[in-house]
Amino acid sequence: MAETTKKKRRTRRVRETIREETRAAYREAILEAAAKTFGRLGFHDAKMTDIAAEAGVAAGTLYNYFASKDEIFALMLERGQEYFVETVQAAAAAEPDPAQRILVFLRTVFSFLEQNGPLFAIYLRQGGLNEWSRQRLRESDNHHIRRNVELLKAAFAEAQERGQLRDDLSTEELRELFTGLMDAQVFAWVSRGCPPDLVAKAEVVFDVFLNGVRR
Amino acid sequence: MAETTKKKRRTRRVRETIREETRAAYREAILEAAAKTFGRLGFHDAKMTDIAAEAGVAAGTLYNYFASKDEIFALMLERGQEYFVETVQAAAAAEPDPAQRILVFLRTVFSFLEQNGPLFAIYLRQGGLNEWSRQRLRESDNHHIRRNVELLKAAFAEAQERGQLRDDLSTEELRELFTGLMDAQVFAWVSRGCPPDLVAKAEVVFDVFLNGVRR
Amino acid sequence: MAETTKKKRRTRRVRETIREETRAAYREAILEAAAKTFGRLGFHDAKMTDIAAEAGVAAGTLYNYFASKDEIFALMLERGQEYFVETVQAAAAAEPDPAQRILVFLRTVFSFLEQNGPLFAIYLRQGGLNEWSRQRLRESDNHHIRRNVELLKAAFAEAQERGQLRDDLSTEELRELFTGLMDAQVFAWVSRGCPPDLVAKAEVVFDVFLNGVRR
Amino acid sequence: MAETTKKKRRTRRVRETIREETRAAYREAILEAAAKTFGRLGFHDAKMTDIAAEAGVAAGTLYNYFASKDEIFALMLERGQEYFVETVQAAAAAEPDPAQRILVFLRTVFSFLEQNGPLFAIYLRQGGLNEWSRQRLRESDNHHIRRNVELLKAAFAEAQERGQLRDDLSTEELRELFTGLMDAQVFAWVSRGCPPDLVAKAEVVFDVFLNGVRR
DNA sequence: CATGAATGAGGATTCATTCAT
DNA sequence: AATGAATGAATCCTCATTCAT
Repeated sequence: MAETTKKKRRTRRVRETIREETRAAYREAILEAAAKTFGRLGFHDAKMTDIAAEAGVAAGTLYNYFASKDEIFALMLERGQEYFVETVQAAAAAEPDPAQRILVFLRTVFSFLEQNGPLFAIYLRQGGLNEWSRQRLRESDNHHIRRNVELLKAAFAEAQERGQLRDDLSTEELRELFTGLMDAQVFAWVSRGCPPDLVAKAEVVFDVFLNGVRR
Repeated sequence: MAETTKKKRRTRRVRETIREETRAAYREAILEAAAKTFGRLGFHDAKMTDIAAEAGVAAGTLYNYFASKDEIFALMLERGQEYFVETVQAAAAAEPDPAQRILVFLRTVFSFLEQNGPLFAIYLRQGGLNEWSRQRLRESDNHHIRRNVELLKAAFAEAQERGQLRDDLSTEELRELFTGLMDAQVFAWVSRGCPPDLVAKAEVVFDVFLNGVRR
Repeated sequence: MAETTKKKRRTRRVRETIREETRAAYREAILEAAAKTFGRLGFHDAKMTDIAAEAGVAAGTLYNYFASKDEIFALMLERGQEYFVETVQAAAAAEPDPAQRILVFLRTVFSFLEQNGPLFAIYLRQGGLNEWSRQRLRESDNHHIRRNVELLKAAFAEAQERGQLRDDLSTEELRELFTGLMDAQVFAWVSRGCPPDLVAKAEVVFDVFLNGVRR
Repeated sequence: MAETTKKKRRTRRVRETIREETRAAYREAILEAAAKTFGRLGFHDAKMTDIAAEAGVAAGTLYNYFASKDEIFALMLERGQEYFVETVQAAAAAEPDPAQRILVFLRTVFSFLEQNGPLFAIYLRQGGLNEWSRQRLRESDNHHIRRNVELLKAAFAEAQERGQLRDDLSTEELRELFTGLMDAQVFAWVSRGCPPDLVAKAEVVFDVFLNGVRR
């Protein structure tokens, strides 16, 4: 009897664990679908039905996992940013030479975008230019992106100390310039229809930037 | 009798001319209001009522001048781009030295934005990243912006000929790099809340760019 | 010119007055329709479409006059109560003899119900027995009904002073007893299908009550 | 072999009996939970999930015992009324003196309500005033309540024969008056928040009623 | 038979567009 | 031509019911 009870209990725990994992997988799948759909259509034109269809579930199911369209949007952004930042940090953070670190950063970003499609470009700029997007972003969303910002600024500071970069510009100013060069490539690439040539641009951007801001 | 008829006809023609002009003025005012409203709220969150209120008319009136919200959006973009491009061309096109022309271009763009507010930033990028915006833009919209693109490319080509710029990069690549640097400043400025310091950045961008791509 | 302007101004004011009145009439008509529909189907089963149909307008129109279904419900209750209380007060308040006042009260209530249909029975009891209804009622709603309560209690107190009623019961207790007798007739009448015989019951109720609580 | 088969058959029958009983117990528990939940929240705001939670089962389980929410509501009403009527009949039916019977009836009803909480007040009135509730009640639901009605009318008739009550009123009219007085106490008690003082009111109601309708 | 997630019909609400004044 | 209220299609969300495990 005790044996049986124990077994049952264990069984239940196992089942719950499985269910937990299934739930997590579902959430992931929905956020993935949301990313694709929002990326393709934007917030308003992406209907809950579209997201559900993309995820292969019924519209009502979305509400078993998330409270509202707004929540899905916010979490999808957060998730995407986290994944993006994680990938970039994993590749670049350990690089000892600051210039190399910047080059690796650039390559990783471009490679990531090439693989994950243009939809992730949305994470580069948090929501663009208008109040509309910002309303829908929670403050916390920025904190992932900020890690990339810090990585760059640290690299620039180090390079300045080593005398590799002009030091009449603040690290923030350098970052703005660098980001601009990088994003411009991304935007141009997106409007070319995302051909598989983005990574190849990394060298040029790196080259131009370093020339431009060399001491 | 014939006299009278002629007079009447002339009167009518005059009246029609006036009406034409009034109509044009109305259209302008509405597009102006639309620019402000779309710029502030984005396409979906800007309601027809908002635009009408901003223009000081009733919602129904908008439909006496335009067929739909989409048309207003498209024409407002076109109008804004035209104005923007006109301003920039007028300032920069006549400059004989290509480097100077680029610097003037940069200063004019920044000055224009500072004066017209962040809402015009929307014209820099034609609609951004997603289908959603592109759906709403007619092909023809690009043709204004293209004039600025051509101005830049011509300047770069000239500068290359004069040996002022490295020539292993195409003028299109140079333009992408340049636009990236410029846009990055704009985005950073917008997220700083559009303080009146954008024009001051023109020199730095110019400097970095020229260093970066010097032969 | 000044004449014309003045005329226009006056015209506008007149038009606005008319519009105000039209709006008020619409609001009335909608609340009237809401009363019928809610009375017939209850809060949840009365759909906005039903109310709109009853009022002879489209569903969307309701939202030009009221913010939500809940607001319509609340205001419809308030309006109904106000009308009901007003009618009763107008008839009974001036009656000098307390016993007569109670009789007139009773007759007026019954006559009102007979004319206005069973739907007004809802105002006798504010929402019934469960949290659900009470949630939807604003505190202020009670204040109309309270005027009727006060009228009754005053009459009972006066009758007690004159030695017409036993005085071992508080006026509140008397009111509860009286209201119970009255409501019971109403409920029975409603379940009989609202035949035109309610007013006739007034004498009996009055008689029984007075006998029951005679000193 | 025959022995074994018999045993098995018996075993199966026993098992089925147990299962039958288990099913019945489940049904009871669910109806009990439904009574609490409907009583607290009303039909629409009580969700199937709420009822299931109150019963300690999953939502799907409800459908192994009942066909729909409507059925649960109807059966819950019936069950509640049956229990209520049973209780009252058990206490009052045997009382020989009609006046005493009425007093005991009153005390039992009040005591029942005090113990079972306001949720049972719903059984006093079968669903209230609107189609909505009546739609959800099957005709048969009335038959329990009718037993109480009959008990009262019989008592009134007997009392009239004994010359204790005026006989210009039908027993139905007397019942309406009596029920009104009684219900009014209940409603007042419910709106006071169901304090434990209801039973104490029985004497007053009885007293007033008897005075009111004394021959 | 219990479970609880999936389903999708249904309803409140919004808002671009129409239209009577 | 201006107005602003009426319209109803479209959309988010709820929740009774179903069904695979």
